[in-house]
Amino acid sequence: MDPAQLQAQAIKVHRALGESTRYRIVQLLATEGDLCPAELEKRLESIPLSTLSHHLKQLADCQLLVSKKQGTFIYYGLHREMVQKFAAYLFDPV
Amino acid sequence: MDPAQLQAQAIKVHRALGESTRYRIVQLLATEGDLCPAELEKRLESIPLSTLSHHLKQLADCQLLVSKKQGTFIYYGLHREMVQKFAAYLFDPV
DNA sequence: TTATTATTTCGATATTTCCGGAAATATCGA
DNA sequence: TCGATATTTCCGGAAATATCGAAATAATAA
Repeated sequence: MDPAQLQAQAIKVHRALGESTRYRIVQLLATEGDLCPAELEKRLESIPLSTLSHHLKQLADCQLLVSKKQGTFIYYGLHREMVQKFAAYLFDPV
Repeated sequence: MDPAQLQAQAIKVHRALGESTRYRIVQLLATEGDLCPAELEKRLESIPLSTLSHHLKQLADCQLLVSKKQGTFIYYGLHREMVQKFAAYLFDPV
C-alpha cells in the first residue's frame, strides 16, 4: 500500500481511538467478542443508538472493526490485525 | 498505575497521534533524533512557531515526548517506551 | 400487507480543537 | 543593563467533531 495512504489510515485509527466512548467500545469487543449495537447500548450507560452508530461507523471506516450481517442484526467485531498494530496493549492484561 | 488513569492517558496519546502535523513531528523525531522548535519549524513547511508550540505541548503532556533544556534551546525527543507502546510501527520500516 | 424490531441517516445544536498574530517570558552575550 | 534570540502563552475566530431526537431504511414474522 502507498505509504501516504498508510499514514493517512494510521492517523484515522489514532483519532478513532482518541475518544473515550469509542475506546470503550473497542475494549468491550476485545473482552466480550462480537456485539451488535443493541447489545453495546446496554453496556454503555445511556447512549442513544444514533450516537453509538456514528461511533461504530467511524471505527469501521478506519478498519478497526468489521461488521457481519445476520438478519436484522449487525454484529461488530475487532479487526484483530489492526487492533494488534495500534492498540496491542488491549490484549495484554497488565 | 490506576487503570482508569492508564486508560485516560492511552486516549490522550491516541488523540495526540491522530493529527497530521503531530504525527509528522513524531516521525521526524524518530528518524532525526532530538530537535528544538526552531529546527522543527524548518522541516515542516510554513508552520508558525505558536502553532508548533501548541502541538509540542500536547505531545509532551501525554508523555510521548520529553524535553531537555539547553540554555535558551529546548530539545524535544521521543519517550521511546511510549512510542513503542502506541506507535511501534514507526520504528519498523515497512 | 401490516406490524415490529434493529439499525442508520438526517438535521440542528453544542462543544472541542485547531490555528496564528501579538504579547509575554527566559536565557545569554555585549 | 540592553539587545537579540528561542520559546511559550494569550486571545479570538474558524473549522471540525460530538451529540441526540426524529425520520428513514431494512429485515422478519404474523
